Amino acid sequence: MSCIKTLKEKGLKLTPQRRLIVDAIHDIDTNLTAEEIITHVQARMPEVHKSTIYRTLELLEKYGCVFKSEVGERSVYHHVDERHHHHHLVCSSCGKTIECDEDFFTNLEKSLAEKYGFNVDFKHIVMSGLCEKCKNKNK
Amino acid sequence: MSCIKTLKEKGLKLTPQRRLIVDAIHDIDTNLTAEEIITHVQARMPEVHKSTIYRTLELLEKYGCVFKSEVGERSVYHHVDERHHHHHLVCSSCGKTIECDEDFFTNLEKSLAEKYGFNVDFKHIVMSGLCEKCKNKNK
DNA sequence: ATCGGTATTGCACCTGGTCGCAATTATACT
DNA sequence: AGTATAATTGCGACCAGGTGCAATACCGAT
Ligand SMILES: [Mn+2]
Ligand SMILES: [Mn+2]
Ligand SMILES: [Zn+2]
Ligand SMILES: [Zn+2]
Repeated sequence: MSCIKTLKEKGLKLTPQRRLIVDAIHDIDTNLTAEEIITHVQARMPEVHKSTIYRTLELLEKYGCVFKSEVGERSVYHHVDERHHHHHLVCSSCGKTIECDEDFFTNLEKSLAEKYGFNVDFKHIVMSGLCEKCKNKNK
Repeated sequence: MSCIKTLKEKGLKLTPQRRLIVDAIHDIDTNLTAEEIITHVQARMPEVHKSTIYRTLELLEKYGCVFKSEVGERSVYHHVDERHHHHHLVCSSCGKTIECDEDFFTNLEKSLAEKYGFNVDFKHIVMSGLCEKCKNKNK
């Protein structure tokens, strides 16, 4: 429930719309599409406009309560306080999703920082490719 | 000009619209937004519809003539036969772009394949983060 | 409990991109 | 050159997501 606390601390108003959006992110499990959030919210308060929802999600991202990742065209939102940070491998053929530990990226991050002085911002990445089954299926 | 050859080989029709799109990808430099391509094409043939352009781009991507990367919301298209493959580091603060050798990713690819049996599809990635200057600027 | 100022909302409209469909056209065959 | 036909095009409607603005509501001060 730290989302609510964060909003308060930042001096932002606690509207019923915002409470519902925060609820959605807590209630439903991880990796929500914007559409799922909109459905959840409008089920209990139908007049809430999608623009309100997108704006709130943007806010929550800005204050570190939520990650936003692009999966293909769509966006996926992801509540932040989880057991541990992770990324996702999504099979472009069958859609299967594998959780991938973020440790795999620490080397890469380090070498990009060394070579280019660049600090990459790897937060909850979604990578596409082929899972084991699909890889073998196609000969 | 291998794009044209590829289209022919695949038994696809060589329409004037398609020629113009291929021209755009060759004429203007690398990393084109869809908008730039549309402008280029419609400057010489105004009636070409955006849907035609998106469909052709999709085709060219499918047959390996062009890479498509997502930069934030927008898509960027990238002609394939370059000196060498690369990725990009884009500074989220000043917009600077650094070309990054794809070798940095081979370890990661290998370990993801070993651990998860998953073949990631890393083609011309665009990663955001902070460049050296901007990193230091913010204290 | 009321009040005022500011943050937030809903709305209407916009943009990039996708899709189904009927009209058009590139190509292969005669 | 003329024709058949499957591929391609332009169009319009549509989708996710974002924005400016006037109306509203939260919240702290009285
Ligand atoms: Mn996740
Ligand atoms: Mn490039
Ligand atoms: Zn799969
Ligand atoms: Zn920078």
